[in-house]
Parts: sequence; C-alpha cells; structure tokens
Amino acid sequence: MGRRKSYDRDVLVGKAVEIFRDHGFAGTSAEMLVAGLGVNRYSLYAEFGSKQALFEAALQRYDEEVLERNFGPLEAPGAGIDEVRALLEFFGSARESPASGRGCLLCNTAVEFGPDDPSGAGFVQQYFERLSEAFYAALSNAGGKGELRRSVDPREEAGFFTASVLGLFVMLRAKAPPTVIESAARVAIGHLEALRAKPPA
Amino acid sequence: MGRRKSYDRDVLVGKAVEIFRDHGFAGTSAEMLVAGLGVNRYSLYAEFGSKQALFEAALQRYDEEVLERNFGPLEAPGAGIDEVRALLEFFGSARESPASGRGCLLCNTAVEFGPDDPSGAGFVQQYFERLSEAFYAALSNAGGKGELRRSVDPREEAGFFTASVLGLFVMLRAKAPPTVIESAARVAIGHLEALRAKPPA
DNA sequence: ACTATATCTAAACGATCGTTCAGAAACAAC
DNA sequence: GTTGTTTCTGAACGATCGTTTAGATATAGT
Repeated sequence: MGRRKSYDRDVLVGKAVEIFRDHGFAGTSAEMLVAGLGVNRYSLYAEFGSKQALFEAALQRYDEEVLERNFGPLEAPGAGIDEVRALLEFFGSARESPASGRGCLLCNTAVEFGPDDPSGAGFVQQYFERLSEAFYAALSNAGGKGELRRSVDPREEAGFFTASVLGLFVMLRAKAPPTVIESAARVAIGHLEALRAKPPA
Repeated sequence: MGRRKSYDRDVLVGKAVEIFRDHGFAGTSAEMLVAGLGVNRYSLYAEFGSKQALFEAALQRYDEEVLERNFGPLEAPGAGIDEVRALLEFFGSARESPASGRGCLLCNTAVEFGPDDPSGAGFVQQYFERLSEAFYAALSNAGGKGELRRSVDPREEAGFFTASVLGLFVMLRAKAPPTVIESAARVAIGHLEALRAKPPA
C-alpha cells in the first residue's frame, strides 16, 4: 500500500465545473486547473487522463447537479405551470442568481464549440433536448389537467421557453443590464400566465 | 516607393469576421488567421498590430455590417411591428439562415468572455444596448401609431425580444434541432402579433 | 541601370500549451 | 526497520502560442 491520495475526485470535478464555467474550455489552461483544483499536475493526469476528459466529467457533473436542480422540478411527475414560472422567476432575479457573470456551462459550451461536438457524447444536443423536453413535460401535464387553453401547443411553447432561458443565460453570463434581464423574464412569465385556461364563469 | 501590398485591409477584416465567428477568439490561432486571410505573418502584424486588434476590427465590422443589416430596419424611422416580425421570421428559418452553425459573433463573444470585456471598447455591452434599443424603437413607433395595445410596455417587450433572439442565436450556433428553433420563433411571432391593438369594431 | 523603400519569405524568439517523466516522499504490510 | 507501492514534487518534453526579425524581392522614382 503506497501513498494515499490527498484529494477527492468528486471535489475536484466540482471545482473544475466552476473553472470551466468561468473560462470555457480553450480559455482554461492546465496550469489554471492545477492551481484551482489544488492538486499537482501528475495527479490531474493520473486521475482524469486529459484536460478533455476532465471537461467531460465537469459537463456530466453539471448535468447531474445544476441542470437537475434547475430543470428537475419541471421533469417531476405532476409538474406544471407553477414549476415553469418558478424557473423563470429564478433566472430573472439577475442580481441574485448564481449564474450572474457565469451563465450556464452547457449553454456556454454550445456557443464555444458551435456545431463541433466537444466530445463524442453529444452533451450539447442532449442539453437542448433536456431543456425542451422539460418544458414540454410540464406544459403537457398542465394541459392534461385542463390548466392550459385548448389552443396552446405544448411542443411549440417548449421551443419558445427553451430560447427564452438560453437568452437569459447569455445575458447573465455577460452581465447585461439587469433591467433587460428582468424585463425579459417578466414578459416570458406574462406569456406563460396567458397560456392558462380561464376558469369557468 | 517600395513593394505594393498584395492584400486589401477591408477584405482581410471581412475574412477575420468569419474565422472568429466560427472559432471564437481563444480558439483561433495566428496560424489559422494567416491561412484563412491569405497573408503572411509579417503583414498581419504590420497591418493590425496584434491578434486582439484584428479581433476588435472584426467586432466593429460585424456591428457595421451584419448587425446593421439585421437590426437596422428596426432602427429606421417608421419601423414597427412588421420589421420585428421580419427579423424573427428571418432567424427562425433555421435551415436557411447564414447563422446556422455560426450564430452571432457578438453573442458568441459575450459568452466566450463573460463579464470580462475583451477590449476596452465595451463591444458586448453596446451590443446588448443596441439590440434592446432597436426593439424598443420599433415597438415605441408602433405604440405611437396606435398599433399596440394600450397595456403593452415597449421597454419590457424589448427585453423579452432581446432574450428571444439571443436564445435563437445560441441554438443556431450549436445547430439545435431545427424544429425547436422554428417553434421558438413562431411562438415569439405569435406573442408579437398578440401585442397588436385590435382594430375598432 | 541604380537606389531607396515597402512588403514578402522563412525562420526564430520567449512564453505557454498539454502531457509525461525521474526521483523523493509517504504510507501500509511485514 | 525494511520493502513494495502509490502519490507528490519539480522539471522537462515536443508542440504551439503570439509576435518579431533578417534577408530577399518587388516596386516607383531618378
């Protein structure tokens, strides 16, 4: 039995998420990772194999934790309009959001790499699917409960809300004027509320 | 009189726009610029001074040409709902848009650099202001002509449409499923049309 | 034809890139 | 205390980074 590790892999991945979220893949050097993770260079490569592999572990972690925390409520059984509204309100609170200055790691990655896939695993396409399916699920639930106007197409609206939150992520990332972010969220919420079926007279 | 230049500065900047649009700033090497612009390394630095300076020239050019072409119609005197609609229809045509796989250079830059300004010139913040002011101008015009419902706040809606097109840019950049892009644009257009004042009975 | 000057060509600079290596240190088992 | 093994330390590898340089070439003016 040899020397024990002085780090925890899960902790390292968590820290890597934050570093890649701030700087992107190309803008993050191995040196930055060594400094930010607090491990030596040898252990970084022994544990993860390559910078790319660490990046993919970070994307996986982000999906499991951050996307799960934010979009999981929409995917839950019984989720509906209120869950969508809570999400929009959360991202519209520009000054307080943890995404301020940082945005969403998967959104940032989508833009950084464009149509080139940073890994064979299709993280970005899965991300778009997850977002639109989450909105679709919540709105379909609402429709099934009679909470949506009959004319509403949950599939169409899902695409719309996906674009809305991606736009919020961009503005949060680059610290657009908070008033623009808040307006965008309020109108999206107004649009959402307008989808509700009117209660019978 | 010495040897004449075998390049045109404006042509080089135009090519640089395309390269930075595809690969971002960090993802574009000097070698890629030399190859893509078709000049020698000496001339690249003689003409522009640095990679950063070329990047800023590209951002300026993009603003003057691409943003002008796309958002200029909203800024024009007399612009209204129809101009906003045309813009949304244009970006919603995912398969045909020149932005497919590339998005918007300023949006990409906003995400790549986050709150760090890539130059002292504030290109990204000016970009957000330009977008939201363009939407505001067009919607204010419509309001002034009595074409908007009285309850509509052009300032709020401008923030919303800014987020919408940024979201479309992200999805275009990463080649999200065209159905999601098209749905997002259609619903945004539906929302826009719902802002129209009803004609008197 | 010669000269002065500007640009091109090819190479190189110092620094950093992502990754690997050799030896030292720390540890558990014996 | 010794041994075998794993991790850490510090350095270095080959490649590429952004930028500069020296000499060659092309050009206009004389």
